[in-house]
Amino acid sequence: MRRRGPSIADVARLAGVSGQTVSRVANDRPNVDTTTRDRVLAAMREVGYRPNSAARALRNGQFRNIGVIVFELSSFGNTRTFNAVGQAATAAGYAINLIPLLDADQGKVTGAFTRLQEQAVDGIIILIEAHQLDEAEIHLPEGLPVVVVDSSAHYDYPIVDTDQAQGARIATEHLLDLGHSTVWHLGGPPTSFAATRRRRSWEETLAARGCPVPPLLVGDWSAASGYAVGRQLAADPAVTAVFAANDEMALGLLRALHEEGRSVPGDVSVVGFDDQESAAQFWPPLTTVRQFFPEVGRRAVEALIAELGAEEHHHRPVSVPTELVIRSSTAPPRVG
Amino acid sequence: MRRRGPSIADVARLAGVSGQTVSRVANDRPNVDTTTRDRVLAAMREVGYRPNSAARALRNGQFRNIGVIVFELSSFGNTRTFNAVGQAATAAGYAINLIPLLDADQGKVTGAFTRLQEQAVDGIIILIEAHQLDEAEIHLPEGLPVVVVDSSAHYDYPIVDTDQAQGARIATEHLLDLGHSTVWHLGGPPTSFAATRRRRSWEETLAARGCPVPPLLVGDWSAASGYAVGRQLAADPAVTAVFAANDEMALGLLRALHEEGRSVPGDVSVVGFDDQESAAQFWPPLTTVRQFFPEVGRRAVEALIAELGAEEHHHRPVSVPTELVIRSSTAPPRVG
DNA sequence: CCTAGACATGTTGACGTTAACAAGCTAGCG
DNA sequence: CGCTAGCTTGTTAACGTCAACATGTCTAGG
Repeated sequence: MRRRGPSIADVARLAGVSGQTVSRVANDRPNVDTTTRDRVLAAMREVGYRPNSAARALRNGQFRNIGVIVFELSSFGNTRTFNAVGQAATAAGYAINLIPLLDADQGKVTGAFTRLQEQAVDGIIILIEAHQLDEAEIHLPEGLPVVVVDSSAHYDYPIVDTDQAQGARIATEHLLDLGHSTVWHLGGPPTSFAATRRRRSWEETLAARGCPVPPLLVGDWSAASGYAVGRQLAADPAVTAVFAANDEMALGLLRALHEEGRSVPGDVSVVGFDDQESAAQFWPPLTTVRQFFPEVGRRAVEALIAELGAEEHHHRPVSVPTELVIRSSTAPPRVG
Repeated sequence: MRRRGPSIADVARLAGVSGQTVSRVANDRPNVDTTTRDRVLAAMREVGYRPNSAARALRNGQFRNIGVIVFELSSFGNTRTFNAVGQAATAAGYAINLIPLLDADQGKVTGAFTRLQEQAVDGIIILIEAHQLDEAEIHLPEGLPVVVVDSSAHYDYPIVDTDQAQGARIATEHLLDLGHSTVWHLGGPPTSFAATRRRRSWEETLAARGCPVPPLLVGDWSAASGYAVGRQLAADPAVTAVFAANDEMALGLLRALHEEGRSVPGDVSVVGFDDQESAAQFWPPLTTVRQFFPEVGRRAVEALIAELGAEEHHHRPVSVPTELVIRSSTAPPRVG
């Protein structure tokens, strides 16, 4: 069994001062004599004092703790955002509490649910598609500040997200500008708002340019699904330009095209979305839409802390723009 | 400012019972009359009661909280392990506290340090190369149970890790068994114990088979570094088999070989390490060593909880074996 | 020499929860 | 009818910290 660690009282006894003085030293307050401070510091070191954050949280009514709800950390975007949130929170003096939603077979709800039912966090950042919360039958406690990192506009929480629409637009326009007569789209799962946003923006961009809108192709974000769809696409010589909704699917697509002997970008141009580190090392190096995850994470934490501090808010959605990174997987269509 | 939520006292007042009875209901204790229980439950619902975990932690001297120290979540392995630890901890009723080590320019030490200086976690799982803790000048508080997920044997904490040596051995042997006269190695950074383990095992395996040991090639885990090294390798016709210390570097290596017109696996066979999801979609699909991250995470949490419970331990390192996944990037060498 | 004010230090109580103990009630049994 | 056993419910105190207030000490200025 764990024994309790030394408390303020132990330090106070050793240093021959009151607990309050120890508290003042621990919190770096002024109004403590230098000699006393040194004595207390020495005593702290001797007994190995560490403030008990539970007592602090109880006293202050704040946990300095942000809960992050996430389905799983497998996907690139989630991971990057989570990491960024962690960095930003730490820099702001908050700790991160991971609230993973377990798989159905492990009792989907329980984990996050029990955790949320307790007061242990000051606020929550939701990194999953918000509507999945409903499916999982998770009710967020009222009065707990929440920020959603997802472009769903259906929730009246503050929202921070990459500008999906702008990203899909510049990807599509890049291909059209190269001279392709239209652009095919390998979309993400329809349950994802990000995927839906990208798809809709792709459609709108084509429509605005007066280009025909080819049938939508659907994957599930995985490279394997990109490959599966790619096998079909590769057989169709009419396809000269594809915009994949993420880099992973683009990777599978590239493989399928290689297998079918279709050259990239000679026969087919491919654009991805994310700009994951390795996209520059795909074969050929992938032209893609770069997301600025650290910025998204930073803004999300910022928004939550703002929410924590004040009484009333008119929260305006924060949209972080993307940037097109042109590499070697796109080129003008072969003539004729 | 955040107002404090309703407490046991509020519920008790509304239900017309004592606080203790509310506590009993909240903790699902027996010895509460059904009628009373229902009344309390109703009152809880009405006021929106959520137990205050800080008060609980203070009372019980336990946080049900595991701190995870991690450098950054960018690398595939770290992420997967972190995710697995999160799932396992949640299943065991523990929450995860992320303790990111910030970059040098943000004040490397501070974040994790202050967090660790507070009692807020019952134990710690270290996901970084343990020796980096020294570099960051982080001192783990004494008496705090620690589990290290890293094969460094230099620390007397319980250790859980993938069996790096076995993984590197089966990778090397696979290539030799195909008939290659020797195997080149694209290693990870020398600061990494995992990289060192893999390298040493590669050397030993070659030596055991009486094969010459080619000069070591060094990358930094990134696909870009794999590409850089690959450019040199590709120029050397003597190279017919390469074992890369992770899949990312293998990806860069593949690109370099494609660029030089060396066919894979015709001219050069390549094996990776990790089996990240997309490895099956590389071009060509990558033969690689699969790590079982969920298992590693599960065992790490298990080890930590054991550590938490008992007084004294003789901790034996836990080694999780790997598995070779044969795909299309390896073949016998061209004859002649 | 006296007093106001600045500063150092101490005392008290409350944050919300629950273990330990105490008290009250009912049922069963000789 | 009296006594005990078993159950429900209540009271008290303590976990560690720190704001608020109280007290004590020293210095400067009239």
